Amino acid sequence: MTQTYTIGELGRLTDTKVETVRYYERIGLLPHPPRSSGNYRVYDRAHLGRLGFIRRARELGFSLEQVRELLELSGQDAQPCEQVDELVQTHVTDIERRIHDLQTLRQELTQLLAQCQHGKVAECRIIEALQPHVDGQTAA
Amino acid sequence: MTQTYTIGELGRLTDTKVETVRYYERIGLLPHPPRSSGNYRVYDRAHLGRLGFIRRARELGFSLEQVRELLELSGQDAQPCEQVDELVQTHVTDIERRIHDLQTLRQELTQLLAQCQHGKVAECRIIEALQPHVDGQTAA
DNA sequence: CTTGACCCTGTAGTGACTACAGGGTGGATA
DNA sequence: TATCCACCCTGTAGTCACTACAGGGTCAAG
Ligand SMILES: [Zn+2]
Ligand SMILES: [Zn+2]
Ligand SMILES: [Zn+2]
Ligand SMILES: [Zn+2]
Repeated sequence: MTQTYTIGELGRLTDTKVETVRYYERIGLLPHPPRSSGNYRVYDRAHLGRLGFIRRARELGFSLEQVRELLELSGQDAQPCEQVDELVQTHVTDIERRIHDLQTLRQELTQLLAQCQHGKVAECRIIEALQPHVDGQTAA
Repeated sequence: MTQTYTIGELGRLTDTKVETVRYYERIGLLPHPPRSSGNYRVYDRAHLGRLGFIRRARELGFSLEQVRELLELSGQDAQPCEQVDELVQTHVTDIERRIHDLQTLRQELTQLLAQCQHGKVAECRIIEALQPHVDGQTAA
């Protein structure tokens, strides 16, 4: 009637390594499930749903702390979703900052690559850009 | 004549925490410097240059393993800079992949935010998108 | 001679897993 | 029934690049 799953089945259904499922339990993201006579974890559909939630949130780049909050909020059906939106907006802003940082980096690196004349290492613009500025100060 | 630095001075000059300098030494990125009578590390301009190189490379997003290779390559003045370029190109490709992934993420999240009607959590599109698909399967 | 800024070593914590080692369980097969 | 093998269990340690102590020692100024 009420379907149950072993940890391996749960893992297969949510694309999660068994070790990761146990890790989520250890840090309190998943509840301790009941155990079988042989001490195996016995999961039900509620566990499956919760783990699915966690994994989708992770795929969307939320941290486990944020996942924890989202799980908490998702239980408060009758509350306005303001806090959810706020959390997501924060995450989007963070992602945008990271995109920006990476684009800056990419720009710098491609410029260096473009300046390289493909000669000896001694003249390579890339190595040069990493070397300390040797201007002045040879003697104190 | 030949200027020396304490670890703290080196840190200040390269914007590196003292612990981080020691860490670099521990993992073999920086050589063990000579010690003073009081067992203090005594650095010279070569150390300063090397640490500067490491820090600039880190700012450009290279991993410590890549930094290690870059340091190695930078010593081979007479060799062609092919391997340097290759390493940098690999890094750029990696950055581009990360940018792409983040842009996809951003797209997904902003779409969810746009769909939210700001009602109760129970109807929130974001929470919905994270919940498991409840289609069918209510009974086996 | 005491203060306080600096230095030393060694260990443990971060995030989010992942990878064992060393065992126990459960169902199918010979 | 014995044996096999896939699966499960716990506990610990490794990853990356630091960072943060705790518990001391050193050194120059006042
Ligand atoms: Zn080149
Ligand atoms: Zn080059
Ligand atoms: Zn809303
Ligand atoms: Zn909403």
